Amino acid sequence: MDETRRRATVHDVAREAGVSLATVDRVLNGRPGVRSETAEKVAEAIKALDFRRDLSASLLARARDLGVSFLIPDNRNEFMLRLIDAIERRASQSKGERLRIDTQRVHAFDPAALATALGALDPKSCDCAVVVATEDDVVRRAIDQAHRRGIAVVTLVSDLPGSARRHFVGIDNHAAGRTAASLLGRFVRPGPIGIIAGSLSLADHHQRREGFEAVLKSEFAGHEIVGPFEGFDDDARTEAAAAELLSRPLAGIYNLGAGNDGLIRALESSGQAGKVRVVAHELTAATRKGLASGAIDVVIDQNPDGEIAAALAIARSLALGQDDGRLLAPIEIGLYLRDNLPKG
Amino acid sequence: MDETRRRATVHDVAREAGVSLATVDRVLNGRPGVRSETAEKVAEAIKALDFRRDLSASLLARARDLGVSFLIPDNRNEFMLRLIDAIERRASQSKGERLRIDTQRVHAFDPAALATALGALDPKSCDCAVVVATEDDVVRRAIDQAHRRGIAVVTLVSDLPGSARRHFVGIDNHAAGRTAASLLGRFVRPGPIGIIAGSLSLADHHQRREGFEAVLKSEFAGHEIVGPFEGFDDDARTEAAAAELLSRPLAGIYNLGAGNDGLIRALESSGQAGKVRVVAHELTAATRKGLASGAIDVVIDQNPDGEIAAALAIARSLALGQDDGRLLAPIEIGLYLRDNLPKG
DNA sequence: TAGGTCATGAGGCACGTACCTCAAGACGCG
DNA sequence: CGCGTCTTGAGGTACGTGCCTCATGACCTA
Repeated sequence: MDETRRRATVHDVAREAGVSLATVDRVLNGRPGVRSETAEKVAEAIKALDFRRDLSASLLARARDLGVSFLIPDNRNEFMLRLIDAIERRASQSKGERLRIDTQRVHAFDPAALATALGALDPKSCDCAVVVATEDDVVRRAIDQAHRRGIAVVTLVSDLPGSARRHFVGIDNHAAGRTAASLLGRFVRPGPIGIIAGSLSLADHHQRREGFEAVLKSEFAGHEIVGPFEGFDDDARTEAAAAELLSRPLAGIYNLGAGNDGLIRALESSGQAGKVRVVAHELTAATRKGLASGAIDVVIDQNPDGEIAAALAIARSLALGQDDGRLLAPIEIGLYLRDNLPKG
Repeated sequence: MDETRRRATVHDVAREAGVSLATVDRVLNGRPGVRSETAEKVAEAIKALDFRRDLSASLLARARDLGVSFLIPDNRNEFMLRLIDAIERRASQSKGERLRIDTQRVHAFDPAALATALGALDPKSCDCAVVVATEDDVVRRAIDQAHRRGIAVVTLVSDLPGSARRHFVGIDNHAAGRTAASLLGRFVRPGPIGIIAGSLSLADHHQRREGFEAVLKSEFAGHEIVGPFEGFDDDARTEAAAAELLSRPLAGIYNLGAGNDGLIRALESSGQAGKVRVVAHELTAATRKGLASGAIDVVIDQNPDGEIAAALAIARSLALGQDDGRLLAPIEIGLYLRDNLPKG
């Protein structure tokens, strides 16, 4: 109740540590020219006073805004477009928050291109890079080097463990697959269920499939899995895969990749729309249409807006040297039926 | 690309409007002593330059932090406890963000108590009040008066249209009910489905029931609705209601209120746990237990953390005189199965 | 005309941090 | 000894806004 004690400032820290303001500043901002012994004293004073740098003052004082660069794959994936949208919404919203957001499209599935883009970032203007990582050692090394140059790196959507990335922002794809199985298992009576993936060499798709098969086998025995077929996140090829599946009796379909326009076409032209239970991924124009018509029953979504917001919050923390990622709520898996669609 | 033009400041506005800094300040902060004609000039300059007050500087300059008071009902409802938790988490997290969060418990279902609490808020230390509103004209008037005294009011969880509340933060309860029906309709073959409500006189419970019945009747004909029974958000009474329902053949249950511990007990003692499909509300210890054991299939959640975050974001906007609620993402309805439970 | 109120301008201090310069002292080394 | 390098201190300005005081007119009214 009696919150009379004001928050500690750098002045208090200097006094407590018995050093000058300049030295505290050097420690706080990682500038050179401080003996480790002295730095230790400052660190102790900071802990003793529970000092936390004032965000408002800090952002005000730094001449330039906080620079965050997003490196997003340039394929025409519906989901990537939603990510870009989310970034732009936040960018326009954050004019007053001393954030300078910068988006670059990088050639998709091209580790060398991503590494080059990372290397081209200038630490003078970029405090934090948010990247959709590709599994490759070239990328891993580029992240490590960016980190050494003073650019904090955060992975988005797909992670890259073993690199110097400071955080990962994204959903648990294994859980997403389990959830799909849990729903389809309850929706349909025992029978064949088809799986369509984008590409089985993508880490997230692989994880979804694993989770799906694990739950279906352990909890809904009697359901037979057909596939997975690969649709390569492409409408035409997904349509072909779905048509192939639908040529035989089928109780349900789980499309864990993109290409949902094709899936819906296959469902409609086979006359099975609304009869076969369907779970798909990502809220897009295509899946919204499918939900509305009844062709798709449930959409599993990873909430790009939430991911971007989380990435920016982390970027801010990292730039100010307070790595408090644990405080951040994890990205939750969104489930949408026709009845709880957000207006977006 | 060439973002060379820096953001406009109050100085720029003053120059553009041909007035002094002091006058711009008077307009911006609603201080008296400005002819409406002059205020108009300033407003035009603000629009012409797309000026937005710098949040960091603004928070820094005001001696006191932004004061937000939460007025939360004091009943032992699981959900209210989660709300309190969420507020406290945010409060400790926001030490560095110039926020002073203050929570008061108000006697539940007591309009007079809520009105008194609103009247007792001091505009000197409280910029924004966030209240779980009770439907009553006494409350409506108290909100209007708080607004006149310079305290912005935001309603949380349950709204109060017709009052001077600036925003409502919460989910669409009608959609929540529709979603429950959409799930249960797919889960079970046509048969009797029981409804348990907290109290039918609560606006949100009423809306959930309406949405549920509408969808079940229009899309899943053949399902018969039994009830609603009232459980008064109480474990014992909910258990009794559920036991009564389970004494006859039943395909599913929708509990749109609290008291889920009682519901689970009734399911278990009747031997129907895992056989009857169950949809309940709010992620709590009770519903998590039910999900884990299989007694509950799906939990519909309104995400208290998200609601608190949204309320605070709105409070900040309102306090700075920029009512940009449209930029805010709506509170989404969360759906949880055993398989996509957040760690929380 | 004197006294009053009102609208506006001018200027300054404060908030807490970032970042800069200059100087002083410590220490090592040839 | 004199030189260079490293560490530290002292002090300043700047960021953009909030809030305060004081002065200067303009205008109204008795």
